[in-house]
Amino acid sequence: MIEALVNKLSYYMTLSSEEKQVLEKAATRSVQMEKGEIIINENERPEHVYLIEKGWACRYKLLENGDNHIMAYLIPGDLCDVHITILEVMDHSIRALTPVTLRKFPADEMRNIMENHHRLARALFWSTLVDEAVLREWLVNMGTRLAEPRLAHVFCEMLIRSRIAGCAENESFEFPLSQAELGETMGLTEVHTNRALQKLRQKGLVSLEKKRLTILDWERLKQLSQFDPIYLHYQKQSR
Amino acid sequence: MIEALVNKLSYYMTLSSEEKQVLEKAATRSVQMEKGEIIINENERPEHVYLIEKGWACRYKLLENGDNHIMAYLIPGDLCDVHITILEVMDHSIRALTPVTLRKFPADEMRNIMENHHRLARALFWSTLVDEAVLREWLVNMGTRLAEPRLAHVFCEMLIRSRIAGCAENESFEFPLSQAELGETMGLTEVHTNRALQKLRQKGLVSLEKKRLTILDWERLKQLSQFDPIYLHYQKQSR
DNA sequence: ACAAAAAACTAACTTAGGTTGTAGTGCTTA
DNA sequence: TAAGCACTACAACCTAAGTTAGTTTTTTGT
Repeated sequence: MIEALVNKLSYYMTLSSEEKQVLEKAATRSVQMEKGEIIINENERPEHVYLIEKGWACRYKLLENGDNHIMAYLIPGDLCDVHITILEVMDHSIRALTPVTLRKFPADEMRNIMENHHRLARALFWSTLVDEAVLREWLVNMGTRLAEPRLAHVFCEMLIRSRIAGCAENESFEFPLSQAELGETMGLTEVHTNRALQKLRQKGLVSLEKKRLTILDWERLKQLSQFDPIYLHYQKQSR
Repeated sequence: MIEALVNKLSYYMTLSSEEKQVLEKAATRSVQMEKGEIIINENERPEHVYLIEKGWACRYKLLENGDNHIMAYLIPGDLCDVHITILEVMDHSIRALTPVTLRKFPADEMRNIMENHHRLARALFWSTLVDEAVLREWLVNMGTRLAEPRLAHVFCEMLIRSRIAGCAENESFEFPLSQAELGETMGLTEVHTNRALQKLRQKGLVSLEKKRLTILDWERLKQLSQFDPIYLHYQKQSR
């Protein structure tokens, strides 16, 4: 099922059951990938748009000096590169952070949706614009916040996004990253990421154990990180 | 004239003179704006797509605590938000960094181009995907590089982009930012930005005076910053 | 051509974050 | 049931970047 995607898109528009069918039929069967496996590699030209059904993946760039930077998390309901056919090659890679279940939309199916299903096309487009907004917010997060509020901001965002995908229970959700991976996304070392996490724990703002994150004090966490969810654009449109 | 835009798009596809006409006619007359003026404000819903003809502008976010972060530079040939009609409100603002000449494309004209001029639509789409790739690269730049190579990377990128827009003469181009503004884009203070700039000068890599930047040693600058222009996707397509 | 205001530059000192190293705590898998 | 490995935790020390507070230079407006 493409449930997480439908969940997410429903924050933008309500899809008819016919539209859901179109999506369902356009995708291949589920494919499994293992933790650490590369889903799309830099310089490649992908033939499919991938949908994450289960698990987490990430966009990342590996630099010559060995530095590795994570630029985005992909969680259930997220799509990789809806508009792959426009650019010749990928300028970064995507890999599984956990075991992942994927479905693939062949480029032709995608083109068909874009041309013959305007509402769906619009909804998918919306999701890519939100991805871009998230990217901007991450840039601001790195550019303006110290380690502790920076980490807090990541936690706030991922709670909301997990909820939107239907993967959260109240204040609690799967957060399957190692501290090293967290550091790679925030431009911090593993050690300093740990220091920041300890502080958030000491203050009683979050609990993170066995890959499950619980937000213990949403208001204070939000305030500490100056989190403002506007950039996620998930308010149901008023039109 | 929409010259800088046509210049830029020509790196993706050669436009027919008819297609150039379509663009030319779709836009309003040139509008002037002063340095510091806000072109689009957060929370607004813009009615037009703006094209920068002359001068520099930036996307930025102003945080509650007064921090200000620049997330993108817009130079001649760059468009602001081709797909404005999809999202309800802007999650950031755009302002002029210098006196700027703009042209506006009304949303309806844009829609017309998207629906009836597929090649143009594709080319405009390409330009937004490149903008996104630049954003990702900036994230990596902030996350992985120290001040000096980080600044060097900004210089490398802007030389190439200025060339693509037709605004550079060999190794030299207009670079109208104050050091404070440069710092705001790299997540550094004015003071530290100055330190980094001094080093690049001492090493004989760049010269920056009277708002004009000259790259004195491209190879070393490129190497220092590990600049790899792939992400600008400007190689003429092989198809 | 001049004064006023920005912007650029410099230095001294503080702090956030990086580095290295070590120890402990689970998980696997054999 | 132990060996091995990935991850977490934490301490000591080091360095890049922030802060504050100046001075000098360049731009701008009249």
